[in-house]
Amino acid sequence: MKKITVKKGTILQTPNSSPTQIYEVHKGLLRSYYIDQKGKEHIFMFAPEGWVIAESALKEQNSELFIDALEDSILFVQEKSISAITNSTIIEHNEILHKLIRRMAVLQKRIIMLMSSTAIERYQHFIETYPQIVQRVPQRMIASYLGITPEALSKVKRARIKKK
Amino acid sequence: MKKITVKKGTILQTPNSSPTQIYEVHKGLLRSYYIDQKGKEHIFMFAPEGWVIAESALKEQNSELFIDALEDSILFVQEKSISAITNSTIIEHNEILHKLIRRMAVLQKRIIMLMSSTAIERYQHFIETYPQIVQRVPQRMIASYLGITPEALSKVKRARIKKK
DNA sequence: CTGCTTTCTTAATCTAGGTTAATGTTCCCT
DNA sequence: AGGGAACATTAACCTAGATTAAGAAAGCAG
Repeated sequence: MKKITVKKGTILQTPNSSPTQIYEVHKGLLRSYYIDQKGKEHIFMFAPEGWVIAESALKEQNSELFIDALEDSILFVQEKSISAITNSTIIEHNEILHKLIRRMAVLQKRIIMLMSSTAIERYQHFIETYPQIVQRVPQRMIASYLGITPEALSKVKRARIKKK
Repeated sequence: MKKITVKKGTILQTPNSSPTQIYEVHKGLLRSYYIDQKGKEHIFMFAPEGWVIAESALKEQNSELFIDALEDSILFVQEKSISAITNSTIIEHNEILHKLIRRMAVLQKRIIMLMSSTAIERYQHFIETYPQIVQRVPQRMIASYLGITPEALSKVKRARIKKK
């Protein structure tokens, strides 16, 4: 588990590589994203200080996400290796399991929101849940995370302000 | 880990309960779903033979999903307990981790599809990925899983047939 | 077999959000 | 500091899918 420093814009993972690394953000901000057939970018997750980011795949499978740095960052890099897990204690195992289950709960919530909520509701939820991130990334990236266009996000924000 | 038999329609979990159980389907078909504020039902996942279904949450948190049986089913019920994990071997741990990571990969794919694909593409992907399920559940449930209305699914199917 | 309920399809209309394009704003970079 | 690029907003128009409504088909209990 080594510590590395990366400049804003550094790409840490590209699609079709073997996703062997797990990045823990000590300082800065990372994101993972997907580029679809039409060349459109969809942000899968943001990872600010204290978060862990990695492809949700075994290292034998191929990645489909990019991971890059949105700010100059300091990271702890960990290998996704079975042996690393084998060497750790039972308590550490349970910590890893807990983290995974918590991450799955986030993904579950995201799916539910994408299926049942409007853009306005998703934006509301996002700014309440991740206020630290809202300040640090361009609007178009928030739109991309919410699954809408930047133009639609502008509309949503205007509508929200009017209501107040 | 006990074996139980349930009739079609049996509800195994409701929202706001503590999600302490994990169900492994030996025979039959389960699903988990969510009911939104407007009373609309959204299917989160189907679990046919060999699959495991559970709320993606720690047992300390509250559930937000229903789990019920779509067919008469035989299930293995397992407690989500820390001690059960502690007693298992390292190899079993790694199996659990692998299963969780594989499940996360499925959730990741689902999010990407919800964000970047049209209803037609999602339907296409669904029937290719889960042909066994298509035969066994009503169309309206497939629509619910895809995040569209049954009417829209009818339209999609008609469009697809014409193209052939 | 028969009536009742659930499901499926079609069609007409509506709407959230996409697309395109133009204009203004902010951010870098040298 | 100044100029080019990335970002944000607005507006006009378009489209995928929602909504509503009604009829057809299929499932199932008695």
